[in-house]
Amino acid sequence: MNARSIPSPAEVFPDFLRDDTPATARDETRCRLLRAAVDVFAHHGYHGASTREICELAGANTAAIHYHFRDKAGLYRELFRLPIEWMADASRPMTDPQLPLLERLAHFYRGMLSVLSQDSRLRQLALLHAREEVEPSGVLGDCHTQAIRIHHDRMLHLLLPEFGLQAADEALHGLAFAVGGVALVYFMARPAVEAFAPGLTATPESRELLVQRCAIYGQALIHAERERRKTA
Amino acid sequence: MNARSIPSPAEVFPDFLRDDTPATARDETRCRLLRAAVDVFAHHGYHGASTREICELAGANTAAIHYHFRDKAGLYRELFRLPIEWMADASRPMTDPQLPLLERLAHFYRGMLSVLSQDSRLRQLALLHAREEVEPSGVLGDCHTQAIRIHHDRMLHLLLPEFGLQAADEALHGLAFAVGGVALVYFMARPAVEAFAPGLTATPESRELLVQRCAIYGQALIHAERERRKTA
DNA sequence: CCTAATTTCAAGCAAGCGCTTGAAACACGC
DNA sequence: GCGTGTTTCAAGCGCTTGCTTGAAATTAGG
Repeated sequence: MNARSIPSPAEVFPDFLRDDTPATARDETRCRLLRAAVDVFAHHGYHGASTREICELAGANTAAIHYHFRDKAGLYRELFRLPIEWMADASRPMTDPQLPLLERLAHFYRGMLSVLSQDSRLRQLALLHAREEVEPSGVLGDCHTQAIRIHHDRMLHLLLPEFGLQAADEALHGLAFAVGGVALVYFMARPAVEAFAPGLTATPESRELLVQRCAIYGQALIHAERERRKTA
Repeated sequence: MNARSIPSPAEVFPDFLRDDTPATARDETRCRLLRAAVDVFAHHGYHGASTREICELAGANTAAIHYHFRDKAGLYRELFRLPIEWMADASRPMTDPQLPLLERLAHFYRGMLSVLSQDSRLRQLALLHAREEVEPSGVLGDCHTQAIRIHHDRMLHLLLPEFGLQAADEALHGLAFAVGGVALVYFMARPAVEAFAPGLTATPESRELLVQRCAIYGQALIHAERERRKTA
């Protein structure tokens, strides 16, 4: 919960995701394998991906996977092993209790949507997490739910003072899911979104407008839940 | 858009999903294969599932798949081929324009959540659609987005009169996604939901309470968007 | 009851899979 | 320059995959 306890991406960002790591380090077989693995796993899923395709893309021998990561599952697990907080880093500003509610919500949604919008390896890693949620490969435990847990906990942390609560009851969990769900659809149903309303997420400007609207919606949900508690 | 144009499940429900089809028809190899395929595909995904496991579960020979459906992809496609409206049938009452808004929203959410809650083959088929959205197998075209399209169109149909619009602009699409997203998380992130707040969807009673709260939330989103349009 | 069409079966093929092996290429301290 | 430990390589092993085959079993019509 303490924002300072979460290291910034600049400090600990995994080498294989950074494009500004020294070329010497980036060219190491292990690093090339990790980068290629993100691409191939994100494209075909765990079962659909083949180690041969990964190695071909990485320009490495198939034996390299088993030298560096023991096996295919070990390589896959390595993509999820490193602290997941990085992926939620873009939404860290929402934890600042000084900011007004609407602004904190905007930070929350901007964090979710910014990871998706950019065509980076980080986005593909986020998609991998989404896939694991819907279709667990089985080689991970339930560690992938930590990614959602972080967002969920931050949202609870934001909501609790709004309702004067010390601990979350079930309805508050439901509210947190609802607030997150407002933008989750852009994660989970991207093909549908781009098919029905491609303009929504096309440009950075339209995405920022979307963030602003989502923040208004989130605020409306909180107010509605407050009204519901008053009358109940 | 016309509710009457959508046949009811009782008329056209696919044989392989019904438990009350004549035993003679249900025991046919083709039907047993389809039923087994739903289970195995829903459990392992398209790539992770093997035709041998499907046939073993169906008590059929592996050649039966290729006699009845040509190949694995043909069997998979058959699960998605039949009219998808059935899956949205539970939420059809929301199309009744006579009902008050809150009630129509409740029908919408009840439809989404009821499919998930029951431990039926229909639920697994719904999960298959969700998987295709996040991790397209590649053997289908984009036909699986029709399932979401139906819900989306119905929601637009409900929203348009609320804003006095003839056609949906982009912000209205965004609102439709947001309204749907309030409950989408229970589809797409079931493991997380059950890990963080298992009581939310445990019993029919708690699910109905969830539906009621979602309806209130959806109404709040609509009111918020109306306010936003006024001031903008 | 024979015939012909339909459906099911055991067996196996070619291809791709994850993974292993033993040797070659490399890096580096002395 | 040599010896040692690390990393990469070509080749291929055993296995599972989706799919095929030709024959046996089953069904239906006259």
